Amino acid sequence: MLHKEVTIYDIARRLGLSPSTISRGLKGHYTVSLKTQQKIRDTAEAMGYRSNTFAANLRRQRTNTIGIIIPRFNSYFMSEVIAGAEKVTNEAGYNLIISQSLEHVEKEIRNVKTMFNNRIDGLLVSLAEDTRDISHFNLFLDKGIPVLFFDRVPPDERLPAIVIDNEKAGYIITTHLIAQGAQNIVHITGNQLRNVYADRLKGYQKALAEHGIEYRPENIIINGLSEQAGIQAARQIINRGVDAVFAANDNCAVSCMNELKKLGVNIPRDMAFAGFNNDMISRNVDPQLTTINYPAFEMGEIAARNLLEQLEKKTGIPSVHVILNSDLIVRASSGFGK
Amino acid sequence: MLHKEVTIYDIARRLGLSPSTISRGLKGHYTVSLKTQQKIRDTAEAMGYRSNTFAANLRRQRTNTIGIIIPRFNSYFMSEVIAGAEKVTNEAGYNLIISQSLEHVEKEIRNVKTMFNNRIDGLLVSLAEDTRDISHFNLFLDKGIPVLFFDRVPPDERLPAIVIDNEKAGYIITTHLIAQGAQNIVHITGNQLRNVYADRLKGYQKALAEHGIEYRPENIIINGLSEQAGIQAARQIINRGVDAVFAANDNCAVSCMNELKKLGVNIPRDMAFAGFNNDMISRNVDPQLTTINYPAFEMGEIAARNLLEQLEKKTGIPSVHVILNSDLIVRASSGFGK
DNA sequence: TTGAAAGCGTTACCAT
DNA sequence: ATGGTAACGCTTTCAA
Repeated sequence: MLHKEVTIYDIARRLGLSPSTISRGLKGHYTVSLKTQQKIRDTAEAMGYRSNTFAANLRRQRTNTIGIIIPRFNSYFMSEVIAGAEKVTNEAGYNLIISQSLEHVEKEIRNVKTMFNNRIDGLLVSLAEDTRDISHFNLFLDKGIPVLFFDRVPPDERLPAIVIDNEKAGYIITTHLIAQGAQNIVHITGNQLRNVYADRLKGYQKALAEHGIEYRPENIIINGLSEQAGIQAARQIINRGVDAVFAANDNCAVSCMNELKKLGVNIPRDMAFAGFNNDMISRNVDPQLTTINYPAFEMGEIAARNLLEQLEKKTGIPSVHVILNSDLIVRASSGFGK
Repeated sequence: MLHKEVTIYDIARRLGLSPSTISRGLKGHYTVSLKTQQKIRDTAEAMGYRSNTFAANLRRQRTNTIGIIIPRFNSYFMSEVIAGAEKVTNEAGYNLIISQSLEHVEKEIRNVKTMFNNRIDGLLVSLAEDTRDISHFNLFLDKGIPVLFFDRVPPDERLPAIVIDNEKAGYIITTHLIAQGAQNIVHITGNQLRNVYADRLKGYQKALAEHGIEYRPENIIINGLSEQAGIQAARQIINRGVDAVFAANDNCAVSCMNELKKLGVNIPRDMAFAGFNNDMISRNVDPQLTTINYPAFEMGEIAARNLLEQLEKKTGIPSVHVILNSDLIVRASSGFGK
């Protein structure tokens, strides 16, 4: 049943040309006359030819493929990051292979190895929640293959990265809560290994300090930022005189807020709320959630573009450190208009 | 800077063995003594060897890779489907390559072609919203490469597919609304090319018929089921004596419901609401949304497992048609407890 | 403008 | 238990 694959040799024989000419003709090399090129393409089409990527990659010693590893395929944010990266890579004639770590470093390591064996030309990464040691990326770095981090990046500032200013965003959102009258603000955040969470906490602390509000360690709740975690956090928060909550993502903020409402807390009168990400859910809860918006598609585009630049330059490891803008979006949950 | 790659020839030379033995030793072939195997693996490791997938694929004429094409990486549902498929494929020693069509058939076609050129051994697909003609999959089918559809599948029932019973789910949810007292139910749905939407509509119609309620075409709103579309739908629904809305996904249900609330409609007193998918958002709106839950991880597992079975059997095109269960989850939006 | 031929790194058949 | 060797299908240098 399975037909034998058509190769450039078959086309060559049919046309009375050499395989080299076919190879060149197929990719429009200038030494092949346009008429011959057309003839070659037509017969290739007619014979059902498809180029063999493996043979080509084997011979050329590169794959024209870049990889991207993200924590999870579960948000509009990630879908947009990938769409942005795909747009850029495709336009440049590269393929993109994609995988999710599901927030576990073990899976991240396996993904890295697979991509390494697939000999991708470059790698984009947003780290899993629990990744501490990042030596698995040395596989690439040791060979001079560029690795570019985005959003969740390693602590080492010298590594190439595309981020937003999380400290600033945390500072702005906390300052906003203080301006609304909050004095006892709980911050719910994630694993402090991740810059996105550690920096937002720093911003929170800075805002408190600037307004002469005492920093209380018991006001920091570190959890997995999941829907469940938000519900649990609500139970820790209630009846403690807390007047505002800033959670490091919208999902957790929303589930926590709803649980508190269920327990009789009035938002924002008794307690103001803020999240992070501007997910769809933030606009559709009651009251609507104050949050930080950040540019996903653009982040993907910029990350991919930077990586490709390094690839073209062949100048080894990139050294970019791009900081994108983010904006505070004020909504009813933080007492807007109260 | 770039070190030359280590090949099995280098290992062979170092060990005074032949390349064939190295090749066999590396994959634990039984004809190689365990002692030699260990020696081979150790030296490979020490020399920084990595196997060359391209050479292997070229030689073996298969890739041990399967592809998956989905509409978008933006829901927990999809993240779980992929995780399920990955679990199964990885355990079987296959790689999974993943891409999103972003709901456009043009992108879907490009994805199919890329996967075809990457010579995947099998393909899993959930169709884009606007895919009408599915002849782009003939690329695979003509070569006897199995293609298995899941969730959003083509109309032709003979094609292998993994689905839930959407008609039944639509019927159950509509019946539930009727039982709550609804008589004038609007159904918001998506492109009728997609079984998931067409079948839910059929279920809706069947439920009306069984309860002697007249089917009114003007009660069917077909749109993109997006957040925006939900908001627009709200404006069409209001002041028309509508007493219930069943939307074919939670996102659209939620944004529509919220817009109606904003326009002064009381949910569920004036109008009952139901969605579809059991997304996180459905549990976190006010009132909580009645919806249909369906098994994502399991769907990915089953789809992948079926595809792999076909691959092993080499019996050409699979002919499965699996129907998974789904459940109605009743919440306050449909008047529970009123 | 075209052709010949070497080689990319494996695997698998056939020997030994 | 191990070795020799011919493919796999393409690209690219050199030659014509």
